[in-house]
Amino acid sequence: MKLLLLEDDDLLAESLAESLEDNGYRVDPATSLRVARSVMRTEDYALVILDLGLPDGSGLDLLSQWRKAGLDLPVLILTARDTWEDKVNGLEVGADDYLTKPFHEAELLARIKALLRRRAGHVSQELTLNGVSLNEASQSVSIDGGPWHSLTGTEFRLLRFLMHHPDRVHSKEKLIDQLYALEQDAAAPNLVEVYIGRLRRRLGKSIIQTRRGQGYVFVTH
Amino acid sequence: MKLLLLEDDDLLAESLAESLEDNGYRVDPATSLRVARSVMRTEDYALVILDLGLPDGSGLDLLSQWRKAGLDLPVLILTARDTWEDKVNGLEVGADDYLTKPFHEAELLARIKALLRRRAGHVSQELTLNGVSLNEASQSVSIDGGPWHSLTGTEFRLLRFLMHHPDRVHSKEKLIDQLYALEQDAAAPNLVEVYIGRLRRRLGKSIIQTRRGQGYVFVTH
DNA sequence: CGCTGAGTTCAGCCTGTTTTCAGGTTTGTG
DNA sequence: CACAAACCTGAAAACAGGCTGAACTCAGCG
Repeated sequence: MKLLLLEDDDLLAESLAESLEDNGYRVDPATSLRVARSVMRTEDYALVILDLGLPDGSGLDLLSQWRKAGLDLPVLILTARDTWEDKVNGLEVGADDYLTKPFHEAELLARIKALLRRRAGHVSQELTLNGVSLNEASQSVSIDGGPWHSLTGTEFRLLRFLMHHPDRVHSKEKLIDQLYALEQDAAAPNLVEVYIGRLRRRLGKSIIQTRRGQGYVFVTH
Repeated sequence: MKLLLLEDDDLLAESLAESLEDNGYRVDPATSLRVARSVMRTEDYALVILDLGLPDGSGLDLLSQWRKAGLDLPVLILTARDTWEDKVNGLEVGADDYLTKPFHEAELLARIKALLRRRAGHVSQELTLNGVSLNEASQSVSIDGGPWHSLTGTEFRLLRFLMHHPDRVHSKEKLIDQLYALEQDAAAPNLVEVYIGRLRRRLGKSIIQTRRGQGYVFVTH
């Protein structure tokens, strides 16, 4: 179980890391948004502990970007500011829990445990809709119980998003946003057309419909 | 569904307008109180997004004038100042919601949706009237529980407007206005006839009635 | 270093939507 | 009833947007 600890106060970070590791978690420490962003791209964490007051920007922005990108791992916010506004903001942006400094390590541990437990109950590895089965772990699809076909990363993310929000029209811009939220320069909308085309080659033409001028829908009815 | 966006930062206004239009709203931008006042006299908006820091005065004054005049359409205030005082002031003067910059577009969209829903008294994304169900997310209709039929952008916007204001006669000019916001070259009134015709083909003849010389009504009884 | 596969861009073709238009039909009025 | 105004409608032009094959980059790998 790997956690990402985003905290720029070295002293606090070290002490927290130690106590977390004592409790059986592996901890990667990061001290800036920049590092956090880059490390999140390659590593696979079970939970993020996020300090709001970071040298290069607000942790809230980072969190909101992650949420937009469809990243749904638990985030626990840690902050010195305990005003009502911050709290509400953090939770609205998509934090799962909120702890204000100073706090007791035991409390932090308890909350982390609770978050991980809650999450475990929710995880489903396979999503089937309209005969299309999507497997998270292997990043592959199967049509009507047929053989599994593995997808490339982008194909998979696009299909996963569409399947998690079926029967809704999603504009190309929104989809690009979902696929690339964490990157700086936005990709061309045409990319979506290309990937939709590839998915259709796999799933058959009719499952993802085009709404000309509006976007795309994964239809179930 | 037409919104008035009162924001003098061109860059922000443009980006907001784009994302709002992506979400199916028509947006009229205005950059000063003067323009807003004049445009409000003639146009019919479902909601106003109001920036407080405008070149020719405070948006709060405008809002308070509107409220005094009995205007009760939803107003969402957008502002850089996030002091508690401003917030209270805005809400006391009669704003329905308050968002401080910087904010995330998704949050703005969510709040707009909530305000419009609250106003219309709708709880869900689906509006059913007289056997006609209109689904926002999939931009489609179903008649008497039958199969869903997707609409083109213009068909959808027209039907949505009629269904949100049923049992009222809407002139062709007004409908054109709703469909095309303030775009310079107004479309011919005949366009409305064409689209009404297409909708009738889908919904059946009798649901949208013609009031010769006056306009069209979506009738519920 | 070449091979491979993923990601991306692009141009040209293709298709659906919007808009216009002309001719037919309905409706209200004197 | 005759007439004009208003409306309806099918067809087609104009337009915008989507699709697709091909080419290019780039990273990882033998």
